[in-house]
Amino acid sequence: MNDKLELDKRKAFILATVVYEYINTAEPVGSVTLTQKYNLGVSSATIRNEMAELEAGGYLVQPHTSAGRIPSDAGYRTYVDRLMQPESLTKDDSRRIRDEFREASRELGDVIEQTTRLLSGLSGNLAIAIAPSRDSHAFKHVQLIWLSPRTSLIVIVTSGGVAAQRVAEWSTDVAADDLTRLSNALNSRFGGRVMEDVGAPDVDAVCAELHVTAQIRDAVRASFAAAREAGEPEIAAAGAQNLLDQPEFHDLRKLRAILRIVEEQRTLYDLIADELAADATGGTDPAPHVRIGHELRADELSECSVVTVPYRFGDRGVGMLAILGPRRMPYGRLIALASGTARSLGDHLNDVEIR
Amino acid sequence: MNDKLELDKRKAFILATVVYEYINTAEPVGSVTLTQKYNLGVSSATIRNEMAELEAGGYLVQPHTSAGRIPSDAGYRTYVDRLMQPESLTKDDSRRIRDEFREASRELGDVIEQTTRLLSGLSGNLAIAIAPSRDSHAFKHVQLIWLSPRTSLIVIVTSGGVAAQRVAEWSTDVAADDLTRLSNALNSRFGGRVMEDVGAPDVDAVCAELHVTAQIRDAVRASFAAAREAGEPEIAAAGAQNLLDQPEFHDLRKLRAILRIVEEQRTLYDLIADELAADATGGTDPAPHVRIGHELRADELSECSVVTVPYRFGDRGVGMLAILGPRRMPYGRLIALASGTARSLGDHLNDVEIR
DNA sequence: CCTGGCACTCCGCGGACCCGACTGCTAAGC
DNA sequence: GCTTAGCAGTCGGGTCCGCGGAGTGCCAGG
Repeated sequence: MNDKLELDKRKAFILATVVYEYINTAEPVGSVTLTQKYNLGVSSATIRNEMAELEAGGYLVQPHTSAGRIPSDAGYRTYVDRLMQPESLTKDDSRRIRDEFREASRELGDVIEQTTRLLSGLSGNLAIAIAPSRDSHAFKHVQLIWLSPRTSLIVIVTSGGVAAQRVAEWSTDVAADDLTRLSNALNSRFGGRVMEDVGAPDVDAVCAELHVTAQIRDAVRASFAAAREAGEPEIAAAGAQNLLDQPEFHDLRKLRAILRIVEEQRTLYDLIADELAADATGGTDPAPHVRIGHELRADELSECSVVTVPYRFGDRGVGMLAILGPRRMPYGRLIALASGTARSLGDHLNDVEIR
Repeated sequence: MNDKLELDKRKAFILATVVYEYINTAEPVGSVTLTQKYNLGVSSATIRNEMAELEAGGYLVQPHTSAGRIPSDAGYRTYVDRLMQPESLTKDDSRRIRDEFREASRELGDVIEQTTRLLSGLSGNLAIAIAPSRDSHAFKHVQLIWLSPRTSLIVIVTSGGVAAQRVAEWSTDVAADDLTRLSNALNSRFGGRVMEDVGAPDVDAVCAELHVTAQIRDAVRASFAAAREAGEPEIAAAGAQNLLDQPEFHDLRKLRAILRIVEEQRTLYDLIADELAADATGGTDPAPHVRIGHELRADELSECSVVTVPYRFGDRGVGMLAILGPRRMPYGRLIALASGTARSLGDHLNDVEIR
């Protein structure tokens, strides 16, 4: 593979057209097709020569001798990075997105799920969403509630909503007043902090001052840990059945691999998490990102591409939206869809955020 | 179809054997196979005659002339109802179930989800679980928590855990004391009731006594409504990729139909809900129930069967576990698995229930 | 009532075949 | 030197055919 092949204008156009045709038809595209459907001003023989060079350069491959060409990973990559013209949302799509979020739930898990359904419906592919990870939320309130002499409810509220709630059982009777006092102390101490800054030592300090039992201290500590830790990152996926329409998934083994990935949330999360980390740390504007075929570093997904977009929650972009589909996906449209949905999702979450 | 055909002993044995063979091999079974694999004491010609009569009686069908027989819906039905010998859990299975629940979550949604994963893994089919509907829970506690002068958190706890929590915003300042007084009044009034018996009028009465604002009254009323209503019944499904192993789902159209059903929770719920109603009202012991092929009243599922088992939560059996797979499923094993899992699930939920 | 035998049916599979869609190459033209 | 027409070659996919195997239904005889 000659990776220093410069693309002159005509080669670029041919490559772009091959990708475009293949995305639309799912058939390898040949030189004659190109001359017939596009006005190139040269004969098919010339195109053949050009295509042969593009293949030598690693941009195109032949599924077998005497077939047309299809794009390689590198071909798609150049298409996405340099040849494709960016699209914007159609009126219709943006209206549907707007309508959907207008009556969206206020509960994070539900919103995430609803968003994947929307995005899979619009994109005709598999949509995935990761909820903003909890640990960047601001502490709002903690309350120990007396239920019975030996049971209490511990609730922790953050800017993202109720982050932890658990029923605790005590081996000795506890007075409601003591619980209230502890709640007040914790609240005045932690008010205004972000959750990362509320650690076990802080909890211990407050508990020591008020001389609460070790049992209560441990329960409170555990509740804060639960509220703090990302725990199971909320993740949702929808639209697997869309993939059945794509000819590349008529092969049962590939299909099974995909389904397994979708059901194993862990794998699904890993697939997108690195992007998340990259975007969370980098100070750059959250932008759509495309990974193609082997760039995904998973054999089962070597014929897939993923479009990811972080979405902003407050002024920290920590959630992630993704579309998974065949490499042969309409990148322009999907990028626009994912970006638009991410923006609306972020706006919606900010609207329902606890102030 | 002669539906009054009585099955003599030999016909019964032949039918049972055909079903059994077909379940194991997925191949139409012929007369010679039967005589070879099972010691029948008669020749294949006799079997042929018997099978012809079983076909006339509607128990067997031929996929095409000159092929072996496969069971019809009625054939499976008689097998399940009268011919099959009930199985019990293997040591291995019950151990795995026990282990799974030992470290199961305490959160209802998570438990449900984990259970479907377990059951789909054990059964090699698609597993579905519906959480006990909320409205049979007992009221435990309500608390209005002061967050800021104009925002409060309302939490309602039932025997099933935190049933509703919402952040409310007020247009005028609210004192923490007022919230506490209201909480106390509501708690003393509603203590001991089941959630169905806590209606909007009850809330209104308490609010009127304490002269709280209409805004607060409405918010509390809405919270109770949210806690009371089944809302979106919690439902989970897992193991769709297991179905790919079954030859009957190699047909893409059937596969798509199934996947659509799994992703549309509404359909999935309807599929099982009638069983739930039947079992909740009837005072009989919760028992596994099998529906076969067209009994499911859904064309897409005409080649599927579903095993459903209600599970007890407290002394009301209102949740539901289900296994969906091809009609050609090992009924005995799956019934045992579903029952065993349902029992463990019920026990687990009772253990973590708030007392 | 059972059984061995026989003719028949139908599916699935492999092989042969052809057609169509490409390509690569070459030689000639601008 | 780039472009082009023409041509030979290659390969995949569809179709047709023929065959073997599995299984049935029926009949005649025990």
